[in-house]
Amino acid sequence: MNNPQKPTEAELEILQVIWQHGPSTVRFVHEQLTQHRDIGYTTTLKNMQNMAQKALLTRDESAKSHIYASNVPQETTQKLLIDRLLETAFGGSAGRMVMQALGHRKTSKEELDQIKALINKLEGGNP
Amino acid sequence: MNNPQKPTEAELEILQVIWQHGPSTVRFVHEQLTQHRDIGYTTTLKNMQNMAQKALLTRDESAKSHIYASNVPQETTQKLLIDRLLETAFGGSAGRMVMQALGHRKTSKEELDQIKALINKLEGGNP
DNA sequence: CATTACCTACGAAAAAAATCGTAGACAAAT
DNA sequence: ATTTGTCTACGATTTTTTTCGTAGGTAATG
Repeated sequence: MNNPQKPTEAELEILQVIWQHGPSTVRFVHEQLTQHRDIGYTTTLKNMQNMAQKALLTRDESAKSHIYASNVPQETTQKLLIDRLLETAFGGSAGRMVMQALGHRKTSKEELDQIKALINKLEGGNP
Repeated sequence: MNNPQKPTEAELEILQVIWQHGPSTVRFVHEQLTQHRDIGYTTTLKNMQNMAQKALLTRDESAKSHIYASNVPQETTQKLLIDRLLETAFGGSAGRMVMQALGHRKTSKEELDQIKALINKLEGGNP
């Protein structure tokens, strides 16, 4: 029954803020968003209302300013998006995608080591 | 002057086919697409015409059936999309994205080894 | 108590993306 | 020669996504 809902780009921006800062008011989310681009307050409001509608967010109406919380796990959503990108742009090959992602970008040694460890685990223990 | 053009989802599907099979007719691309989902021929045609318009594709009109070729490098486009996903869903961390991509998915040992090799190179030679 | 400030609700418009129908051209098949 | 099949061109429609304007309410300010 868990129908995975695909968030749009604008919705993702909002989720991003909430994932990062926890349950938030429209005002707060909007202030974060307007640091990147220029949109009206009611736009953010409407989007978040829609997301509550779609059950991407829940909201607490007890206070005057409603407080919205994420209703979709960050991991699940990320996986969904990766899957989509994998299909549409990489023909399904996670390997090629990872190579691309790592290749042209600075990633910290810690993260690289973490990935290496993961790979070793995936390969069945033997480094 | 190289203005990176953002392909839509439908356009990506088409690019995917052309990247994989090389320059193609509308008919061929359409046949590939309809293996996944159900759309009309003129839809594919229109999309490819639009893409030629936007310079995502070039076309050779010398034959009756025009032949479309990609005008954007696969790598560049993939990078563009990864960057976007990285920003919108992973807060910019390539490492976390890669972990996600590898974690819940089967990837061949060959690819994993390739990635490990890349990481070693990135880390500066010493495994 | 009047004015200002800040909210939500809601509908509607604008913009972007995707889909399709119809028409005309041309060649192959009958 | 007529029919049939396959193209492209092009406009229009539909669907999805994003954006905003307006109205109504409640709290805070003076």
